[in-house]
Amino acid sequence: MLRGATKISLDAKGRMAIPARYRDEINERSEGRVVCTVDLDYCLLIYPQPDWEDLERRLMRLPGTKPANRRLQRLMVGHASEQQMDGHGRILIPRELREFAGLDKQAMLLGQGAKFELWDESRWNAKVDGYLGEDATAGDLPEELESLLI
Amino acid sequence: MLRGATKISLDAKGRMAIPARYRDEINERSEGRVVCTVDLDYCLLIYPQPDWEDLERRLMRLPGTKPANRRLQRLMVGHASEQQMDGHGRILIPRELREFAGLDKQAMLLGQGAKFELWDESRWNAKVDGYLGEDATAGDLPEELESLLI
DNA sequence: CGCGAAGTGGTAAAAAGTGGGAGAAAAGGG
DNA sequence: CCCTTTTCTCCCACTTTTTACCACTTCGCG
Repeated sequence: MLRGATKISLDAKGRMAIPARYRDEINERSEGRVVCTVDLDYCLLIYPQPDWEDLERRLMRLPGTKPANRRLQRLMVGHASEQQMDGHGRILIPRELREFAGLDKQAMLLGQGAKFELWDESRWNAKVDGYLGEDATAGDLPEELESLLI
Repeated sequence: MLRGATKISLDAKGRMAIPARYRDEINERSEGRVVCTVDLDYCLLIYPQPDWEDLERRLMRLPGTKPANRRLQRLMVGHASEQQMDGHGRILIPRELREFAGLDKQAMLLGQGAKFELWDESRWNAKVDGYLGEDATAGDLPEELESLLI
């Protein structure tokens, strides 16, 4: 289970070092292979390769005649890029994906269960500000959430 | 399984280099032969030759009496053009198809399972903006999609 | 304070992408 | 029917990008 936030930097070639504490898990799960693609919120998603394969299979089985399905197929499968960690635990984020997510040097990597999210740092900060600016007090949460916050 | 986005350019003769990472797969599948045709949203589709043959056979079996069938038969089969990769992994996009898709120099190639989609770059960017401008939060997705995004 | 691990940046060789040219085939006009 | 002009195709050469490898710095822990 991937969790936690790490501030990381991309080098001039667009490489990103996976924080060391995740590497063993990724190596076990997929021998260092991950798949990077886009999310609907202008960030990137990074999946261990088998988890991605599974999601992709289910995505491409959906009928492409429905616009909502096509949108996801084009965005997610259309941007998916397989990468292999190098000897130093780094992966390359392809130029097309860096441009999509507005990634420059400073980024934030979030563990999210089966996957990571990778955000441009300033976009992430803006997102957090937005989240906290909303009426975020527990009293306004839907009941299903409230009952779950113990 | 074809996946991923690549920014590519067409040269003055209308040739396009298939990104190297796909070439082995195409050579294995069809000895470098692909079929290029049109899609209903103003982009081009590129199939490994056997996959196209299969699709074409099924398309032409549909009764041509129904207008919806005839439309697809005329557009897709009517524009299909077989091409062979040259020694440098390039294929020629015929003038008629370039004009159909508004292709000039800069283009975007998307892997989409069994096929590629080839977009004029600015049309693709506009499409992405449209896709992300829609109510793109996960909460608004159809349930069948939501359950699949892990 | 020293050692090891992790992060960062650079270099060089190889591969991929790009452009151009010559010859062949096709089209069009006299 | 033949000659001219254009288009197409195949091949070669150059430039750029990619990728694998190496070296140095920084950080954390003992």
